Amino acid sequence: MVKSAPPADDRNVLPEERQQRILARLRSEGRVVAVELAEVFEVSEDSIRRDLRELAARGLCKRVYGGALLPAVTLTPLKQRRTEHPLRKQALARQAVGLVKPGQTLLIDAGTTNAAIAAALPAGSGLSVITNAPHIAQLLLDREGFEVLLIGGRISASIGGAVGTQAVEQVRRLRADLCFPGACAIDAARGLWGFDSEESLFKRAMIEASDETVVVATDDKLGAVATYQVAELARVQHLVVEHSADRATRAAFSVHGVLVHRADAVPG
Amino acid sequence: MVKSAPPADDRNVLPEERQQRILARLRSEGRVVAVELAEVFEVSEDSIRRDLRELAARGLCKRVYGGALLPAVTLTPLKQRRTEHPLRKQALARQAVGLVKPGQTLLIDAGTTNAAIAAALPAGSGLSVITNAPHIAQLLLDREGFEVLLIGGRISASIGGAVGTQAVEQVRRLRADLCFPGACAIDAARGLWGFDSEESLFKRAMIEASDETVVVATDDKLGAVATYQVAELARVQHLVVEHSADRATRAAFSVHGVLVHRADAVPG
DNA sequence: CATAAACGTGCACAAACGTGCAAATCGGCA
DNA sequence: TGCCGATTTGCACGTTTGTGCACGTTTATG
Repeated sequence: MVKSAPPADDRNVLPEERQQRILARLRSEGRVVAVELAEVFEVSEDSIRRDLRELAARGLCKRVYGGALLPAVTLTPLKQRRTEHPLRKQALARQAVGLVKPGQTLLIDAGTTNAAIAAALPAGSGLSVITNAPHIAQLLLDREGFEVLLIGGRISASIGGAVGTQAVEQVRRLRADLCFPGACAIDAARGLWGFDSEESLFKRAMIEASDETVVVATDDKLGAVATYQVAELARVQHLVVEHSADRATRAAFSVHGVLVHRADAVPG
Repeated sequence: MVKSAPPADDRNVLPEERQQRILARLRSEGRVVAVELAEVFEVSEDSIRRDLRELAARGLCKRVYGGALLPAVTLTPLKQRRTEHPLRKQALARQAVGLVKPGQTLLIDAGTTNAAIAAALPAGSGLSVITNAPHIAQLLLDREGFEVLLIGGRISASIGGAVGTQAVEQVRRLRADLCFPGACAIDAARGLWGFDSEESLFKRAMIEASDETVVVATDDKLGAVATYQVAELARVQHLVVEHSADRATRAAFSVHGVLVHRADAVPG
């Protein structure tokens, strides 16, 4: 028996590990209470509060009296997120657009990175774009020269697009050449993951409706794992990463048969 | 066993969480009663009143004797009056928004006038908005405080929204309190008309899915007739016209049982 | 006008909080 | 092995926040 046993229990875990587990609890239950966490992890409330402070500082939770809740950022400023890393996303988008051939039908998920891709698509190349995000649809309508098909359904404000059953049903009746599911987390061994249950189901439907899948991921998504699995890595043909992406990480995906495309460096 | 109880219950919740749930109840039921809340959350009425006071201070509810209601549907706040949009459409929109009651479900067609209406809607009044226009959906998502349902389908660039068979099918499965079909032309004797075949079919479906219909028309639409009929005038309950609309024209609609609402004069 | 319910305010108390500090643990490095 | 710095942790301190109660006032209703 290994003496440094895998932490099946919640007692005696490393500080960082504890924070991850707190985050997992928060994501699954929607809230955490400081006193309860102190009891579960067998540490003082002070340590729990320190953890919550750090998580809140990274924007991963919202501190409230008595514990923490899911950040309001999850359900608020989508408008803000659009202007987060413009240059990095543009560099990624330019690389991703290189995979698109004239006349193809694309399935584009909601998300800021995907909006950058839509903005970088060449107009007048006979492209058909199917999307569940009103923002992306509007962007393409304004640019003209695209055939746009909108996926309807109830819209999640935090996601910025339709992801419910109705949306999945519509995608099932479609067929695309290429799809761009927004990545929440992608790992060479464990595949593609999402933070939300319905969102992940929708991404899976997208992938199943497309011949090829392109995952475009900023650095923070690489090697991360979220709560809900979207697909095995075998379903992903292309991965577009930033210039700054670790060489070893890129190799890890390559050996699984994924074509890794590296974006140009950004001046910043 | 259930020592660290998940928030399935309404008892033993964090203060801030409780406020969120009160707000959720308010949005779904349109009103909350202080005594009932005190019982449900197992706190004193004093705490409930404090919660309601804070929510009211943030403009999220309206305090009344015995509890709270959704904030009144007020006209557009000053800041929106300063946008660069045409003043005439804003005046129309402000008048149209006066017909909306808290908690209602609205069906809003594509079009610039309707976009002005969406921009003038009060946030946080528990309104559900169904629209076929990505632009309007995006606008409401950015403003927050709305439930948004998107009608999908192939998008016509000239119309700015989905109007095909698929869109009509989705509308048929819905039910709304109020609908705002964009008017191409409206005539007291011949009813509501549109320029495009599919667009007109979609507008008709909207009207059939709604309890009441509000037509908002700029002066140039009044007394005009287009190619495709959308509906008889009997299906239209409200007509919002500009301040400058002819008195005789307004009377012509009134005698057909249509409630005519005249917008305020614009300074221009 | 009478009455009960709902309300606001001030107050006391406990729980939760932040901060500073000392003890404990761990990983390098001579 | 022994020392040093960094990190983590628990404790003590004073402070803030939420809560319920008592009291007097306002509001709705018959």
